[in-house]
Amino acid sequence: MTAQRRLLVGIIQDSPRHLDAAALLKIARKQDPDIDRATVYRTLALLKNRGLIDELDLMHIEGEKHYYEAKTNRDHCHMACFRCGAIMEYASSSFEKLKAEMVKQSGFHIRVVRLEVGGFCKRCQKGVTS
Amino acid sequence: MTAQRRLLVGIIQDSPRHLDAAALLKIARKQDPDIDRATVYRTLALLKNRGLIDELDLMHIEGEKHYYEAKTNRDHCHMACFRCGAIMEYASSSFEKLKAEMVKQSGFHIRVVRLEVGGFCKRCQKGVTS
DNA sequence: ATAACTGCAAATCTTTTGCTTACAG
DNA sequence: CTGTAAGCAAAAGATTTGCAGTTAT
Repeated sequence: MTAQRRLLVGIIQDSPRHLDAAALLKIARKQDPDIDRATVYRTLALLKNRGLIDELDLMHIEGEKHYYEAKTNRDHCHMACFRCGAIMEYASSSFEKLKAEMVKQSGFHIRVVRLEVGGFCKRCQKGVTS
Repeated sequence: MTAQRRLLVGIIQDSPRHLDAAALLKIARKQDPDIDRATVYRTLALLKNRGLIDELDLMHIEGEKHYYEAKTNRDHCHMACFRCGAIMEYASSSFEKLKAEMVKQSGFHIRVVRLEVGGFCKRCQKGVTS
């Protein structure tokens, strides 16, 4: 693994929020001003294929870009608030059960799971028509 | 609702497979050769906002485009095979339970749910290394 | 009239690719 | 050596937008 890739991985792991490619590039450039967009995208593709990161859309709340996060031991759902833009995560044994059931009933071999929810968070529900 | 919109809605409802904007446009043009790409996108946005259709990514198995399907009474998961490209749907009471649990525990008001799974279907698993 | 819808062309945004040079095993 | 990685610039693909003309209420 090259220094640039280590840098990118480190940034993704340390980030408290989900980063898109552009944000990741911007942060990376503080450490290595010469790093290129293409390197970021190539590294993201590589990490994704190796199963080290997950790719998210976050319900396209903010354009068509993708967001990334380091793979966690437990799959979790992302809930995106259409009003305030907050992203909440949710993991539960029910989710694990559902996955197990899917595998059992369909024989599908799961490699990646993405469960995303769009709606309104608790705080934003007041005054929301629908 | 205009004639063009009705046409587009009809195509989405009748399609056995998930259509992307380009495919939808192509089909629509058989009936109305003058319909424009922009109209398709504008209509899709409108239908999505009204909750009449769901937008899917199908794990980006085939590029970054989006796919659409008429909203069904029951939310379901899409499983996409990385090898053969097959898309399988999966609905179950466990999924409903999970959603109910999420609502209860987080107070989030769910408007849209998207559960997508990538991996290998039963038939494609033979000979797959990882 | 007034507001919503459409076609057209151009623009925008994100992501990918070809090519050449630089580096690592 | 030989393969992989990186920078750069250009391309590609999907979606959006401004504007002017059209249709519907």
